[in-house]
Amino acid sequence: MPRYDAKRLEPKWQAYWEEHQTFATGPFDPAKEKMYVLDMFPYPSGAGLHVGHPEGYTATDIVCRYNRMKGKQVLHPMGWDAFGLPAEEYAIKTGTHPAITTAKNIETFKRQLKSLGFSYDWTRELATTDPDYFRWTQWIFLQLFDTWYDASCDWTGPDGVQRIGRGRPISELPIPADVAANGEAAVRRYQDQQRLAYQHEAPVNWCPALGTVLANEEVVDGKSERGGHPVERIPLRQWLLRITAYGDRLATELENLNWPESIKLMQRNWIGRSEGAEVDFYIGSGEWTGQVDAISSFPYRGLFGPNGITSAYIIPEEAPKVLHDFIAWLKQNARNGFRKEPGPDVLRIYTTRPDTLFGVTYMVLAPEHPAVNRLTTPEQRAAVDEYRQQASFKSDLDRTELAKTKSGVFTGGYAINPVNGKKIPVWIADYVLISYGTGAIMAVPAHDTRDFEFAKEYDQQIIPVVQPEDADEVLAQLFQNHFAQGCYSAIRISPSSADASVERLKETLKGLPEVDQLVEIVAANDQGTYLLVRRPMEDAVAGRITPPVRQIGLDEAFTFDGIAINSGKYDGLTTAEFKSKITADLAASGLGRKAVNYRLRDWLFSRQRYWGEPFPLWHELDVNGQPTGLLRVDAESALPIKLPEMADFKPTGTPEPMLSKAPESWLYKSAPDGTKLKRETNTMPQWAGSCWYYLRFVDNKNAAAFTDPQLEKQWLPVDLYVGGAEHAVLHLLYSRFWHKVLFDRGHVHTAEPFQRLVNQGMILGEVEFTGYARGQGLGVGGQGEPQNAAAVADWVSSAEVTDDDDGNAILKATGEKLATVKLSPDAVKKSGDSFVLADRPDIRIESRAYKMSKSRGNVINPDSVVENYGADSLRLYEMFMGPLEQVKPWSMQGVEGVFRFLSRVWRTITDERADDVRLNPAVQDVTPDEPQLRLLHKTIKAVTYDIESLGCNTAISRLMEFMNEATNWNVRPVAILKPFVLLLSPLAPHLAEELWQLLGGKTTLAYGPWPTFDPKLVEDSEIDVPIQINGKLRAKVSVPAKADQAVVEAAARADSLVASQLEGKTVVKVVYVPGRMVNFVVK
RNA sequence: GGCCGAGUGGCGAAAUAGGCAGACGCACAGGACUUAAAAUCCUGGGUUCCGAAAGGGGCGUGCGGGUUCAAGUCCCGCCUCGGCUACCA
Repeated sequence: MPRYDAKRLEPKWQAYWEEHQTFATGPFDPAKEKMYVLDMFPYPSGAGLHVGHPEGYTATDIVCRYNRMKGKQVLHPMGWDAFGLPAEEYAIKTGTHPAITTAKNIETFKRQLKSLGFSYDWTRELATTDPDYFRWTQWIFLQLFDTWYDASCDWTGPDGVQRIGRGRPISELPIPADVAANGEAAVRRYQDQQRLAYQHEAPVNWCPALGTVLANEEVVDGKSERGGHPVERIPLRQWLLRITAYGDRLATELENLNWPESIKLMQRNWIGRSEGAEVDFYIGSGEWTGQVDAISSFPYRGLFGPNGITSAYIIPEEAPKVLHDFIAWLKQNARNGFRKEPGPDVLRIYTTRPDTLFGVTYMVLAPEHPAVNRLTTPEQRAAVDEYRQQASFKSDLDRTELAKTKSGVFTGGYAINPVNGKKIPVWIADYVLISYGTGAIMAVPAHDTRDFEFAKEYDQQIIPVVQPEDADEVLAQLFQNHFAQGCYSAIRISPSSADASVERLKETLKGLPEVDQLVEIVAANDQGTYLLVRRPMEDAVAGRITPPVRQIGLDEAFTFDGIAINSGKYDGLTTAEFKSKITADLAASGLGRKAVNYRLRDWLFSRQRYWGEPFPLWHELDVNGQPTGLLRVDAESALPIKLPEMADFKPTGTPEPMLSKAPESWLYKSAPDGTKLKRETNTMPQWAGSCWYYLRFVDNKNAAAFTDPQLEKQWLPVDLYVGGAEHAVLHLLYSRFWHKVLFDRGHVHTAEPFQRLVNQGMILGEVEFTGYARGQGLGVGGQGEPQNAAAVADWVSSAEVTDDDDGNAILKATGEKLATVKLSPDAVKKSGDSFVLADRPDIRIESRAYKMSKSRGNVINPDSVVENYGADSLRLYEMFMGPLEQVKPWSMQGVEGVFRFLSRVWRTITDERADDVRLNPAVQDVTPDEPQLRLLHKTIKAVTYDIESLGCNTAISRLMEFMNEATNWNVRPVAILKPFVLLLSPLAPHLAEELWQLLGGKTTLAYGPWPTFDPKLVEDSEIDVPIQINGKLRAKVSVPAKADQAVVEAAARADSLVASQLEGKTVVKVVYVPGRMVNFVVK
């Protein structure tokens, strides 16, 4: 009695496919359409495959099988991202070489993947740890090392797209004459600074527990992404990749990719391109800081006055020396333009809001900023030093935790605002980061949230310079009423401000230079409190009070665009106009320029671990064995540079790389010219190998090149790439970066590697139910109720009950245990947004699915699913759960459901009562009748559409609907069942192959052909048309499919119910959508 | 705090271009087969009201408005949940 036996079928067909090399990609055939379908290759962890892996893998497998049957040539490879920390951690614990652990894990993964029947071309398998593979990873690194980014290069790539900016060979880098004059070593040093792979001493994320430095992307909340160990910031010489050079192209070239918009957006945010301006604030030469206190204010007014940069408003004999210097500086800038590098006499800031320059009330430097020393006055020295000391010890975690209150210290020094000559105090604070922009900011508390918080904390002045465009009519009216009496401004304070804040604002206003004397409350309504302010007459004369109204929020900064106020001749401009105007003015006077900044940092590319690719680099040593800072590269022929054998895998415990413990023979050599060389001892991060693996799959055996150029042209780009969204900004950005470098250097022909990207959603554990017994009379001590957790347990028999910290009884049961504790749906009742026990409304039941995790014990092992139900059931279930992109909880009962469906398919086609596997007697070679044909063709149409759009869940329900019908047929025509089996085959390939064979198939069905449908058979001849009256469904009438409005309307009116509803009413209008519905609009 | 996404039966979900809400599956209930169980097959169901029943009416896609002959779908305003991000000037 052969029942559906997946355990028999599946190994049989897996062996068949392997033996016949069914899925090996043949030689490329230019006549056929190609399709490159890629899964994100897994890291082969010791835990083995997780049910999350087969989700994406099944989806791509279905796409591949479908397209093979459609006659396309499909490339569908699999490999292993095998370098990485866990294998090394294991080596530290047990002494087992990471290579051994890795090989073992790969074996497990491969066995598991094969047991699921994926149609990978295993001849293309690769692991990033193979010397044949990482040889080319090292080779690509050398390409990066050999490349500089020419930002002004205007060129057209092989894809026909014109671009500005290109990676070019370092040999083409122009050497400035003064560098060349200093000899060969100077030239080499200059080149080294320009390469895409370069060394840099910088504060890095050092993780003592892991014994390594981590990339920004690998640090989450001040802890390591892997393991959650604390991370400190220490300065260290590191290798960096200049990904920022490609920031623009990485952002703009996302445009034409068929990727989820959310991922594109995440990448754009990560790159974080912002446009703004750099502006120089004058801080003077040496004696400046000493003299500053003597200057209370400058008689200098307005740089951009009617005469341009002049001293028109300055009375030189009244000005101290520093003012003369400042004026000289202004004139010099006007002559020479904006300097490339800021000199020691200026503080260069970056801002996206140059329109708020008139609202600057203080400046902030990052604690590490080089100008801090110069600006610090003797009185402030101790405080500044202490603050800097603290900041340097702070890990990112500390900085995050302290983010709630801003901290900072006054340096004692001042700068001069170039637009209005105001004296601006300079502070240091760790909310300003040395690594972004220029490491210095101008603070505009009125219009920046962070500056606002800081200003509140340290009592800095707040000057509003932007007001909302839609100024209240109330305020406009107020101004109208009072303007005649003098020069007034009205100010609105948001209603949530406390009285104390209003008082404080009044005080602040009185302190402002542009407020004359009068400050009073003139009105208050639910929009806020209105203050009327009288301003100096000269402001009015100068036409400076153009807009009648302005708003100050004492509670918050106004960060939006609006209309300029308090900004001299710029008053009245919109934010956008202001920005472009002042940027141009600054540029013209040499005080600033347009600038672009990126949130993206250069990619920290070195790790101090063992299990990674060694760098193909050497450091030159001098006669004393000390590094000279000059580098040599390995010849291509010397690659791969393999890892040395090590006596032990213990980290050095210092930031010194593991490989510094390597044998001398590996570490040192002499160059042919006699120079002593020491190997670079860092290794590459795990991302390196995954950056280009899709290129190697195309030609994984090539010993002469990373991939054959011809094959690369034929197969790339990847047409469909499926993987988890967790790689949205790491792997996917790094990979695109490398690809673009290879593109610029002429090694690949497309600018982007992955044309279409789909993210699979996470699979959560089974839904868990938790009951909370609480409220009156329950919990501990209630009257006539369970007195404690044990009593509740007794009451709901066999539920697992614990007490939580608050003394509430918590009862827990998993989905399956639910029935045993009698929490059937009848026992549970909806109450508001949650559920309660039906007869005990005081016991709340909550259901929730959690991430699968070892600690929660809700991990589903795919092996056990295959063991109990078979691979086809696992595949089918994972696809049937819901849309691929969605997060969804696992359900073992759901697996059972699809297993039942497959069993039903088996029973419908085979004879379960026979002793051997044979066709069901109902399956006969007869001519199908019309309803059967119609059902088949509708199913073909629907399933084809669904698979094309990756909607496997609905494809499966179509097949189920088909089966529900087909099982009822007494005679089941072979001509109907064969196409059905083909439709099923991408989803459940093992069962389909077996049935195909039974139905007379001679070879595998893997190459189809995919069934096509007859449009005539898809359309019904007779259809039910819903009849609505005033948009409400009242009846359905059956009419011929092609019936015109008159016929359908007549049929509708003939319906007794419709007729009775229309009785005595006027039909105003009849809406008829052919074949879909009729709507009578009546009065 | 910022950005993105999602809210539809007891549950996973479907509804392809604004046109029959709840396909398909799970769970549940009733029945058939069986000594019994498992397996299998059949039947049922959003909710509520009227009715003995057949049948019929009302209400229903997070909440409140709007557009439309017609809204799960489009627009405006909220609420809740999830993801990403977090001093990026």
